[in-house]
Amino acid sequence: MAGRWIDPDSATPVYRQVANVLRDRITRGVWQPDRRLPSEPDLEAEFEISRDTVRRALDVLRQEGLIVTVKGRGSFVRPKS
Amino acid sequence: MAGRWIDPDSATPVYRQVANVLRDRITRGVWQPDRRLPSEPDLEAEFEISRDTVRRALDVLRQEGLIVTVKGRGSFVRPKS
DNA sequence: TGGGATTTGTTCGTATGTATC
DNA sequence: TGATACATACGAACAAATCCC
Repeated sequence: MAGRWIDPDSATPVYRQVANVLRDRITRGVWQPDRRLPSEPDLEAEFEISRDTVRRALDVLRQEGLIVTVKGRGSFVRPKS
Repeated sequence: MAGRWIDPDSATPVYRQVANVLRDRITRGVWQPDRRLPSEPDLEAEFEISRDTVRRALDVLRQEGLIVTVKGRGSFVRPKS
């Protein structure tokens, strides 16, 4: 298993599926601007995936400009600014 | 493309071509003993190849005793000892 | 002030699946 | 068939920034 939303057998890579779920939470406002995302270990636990895959998913959102990440602090929903 | 030195259409496999380039840097002293090589991601970027191919190239040099690799640290030009 | 815990960053190790030649 | 090459995924070790008591 890999969490409620993930299908490991899908043609869509797991990291993209995870990115989709997280993106949804941001665009729907579940996670407001400036809010800290769950830590990488927390996301590993929630989706039952490895850190590698978590980080790939976060990479996608970072590329899209939806989040910003700070070493030692965490990832945050990008403020409107 | 696959970097300045690599010809993907050559009869010589890409990983061997890369190994040749790296070996040259070592034997010519561009990279001195004990010096850390560029990381695998860096080599992926430089030669525009996958990690798999980078690692095959490094395998060749390791077999030849030209480098040693340490988990979590990197690969190093083998010291004279 | 110090030190441990938390968190992200970097790096190599291993395995699997797909595609191509 | 086997060798090559890429992408994905999980593990593990080490490093650095931050946080907290």
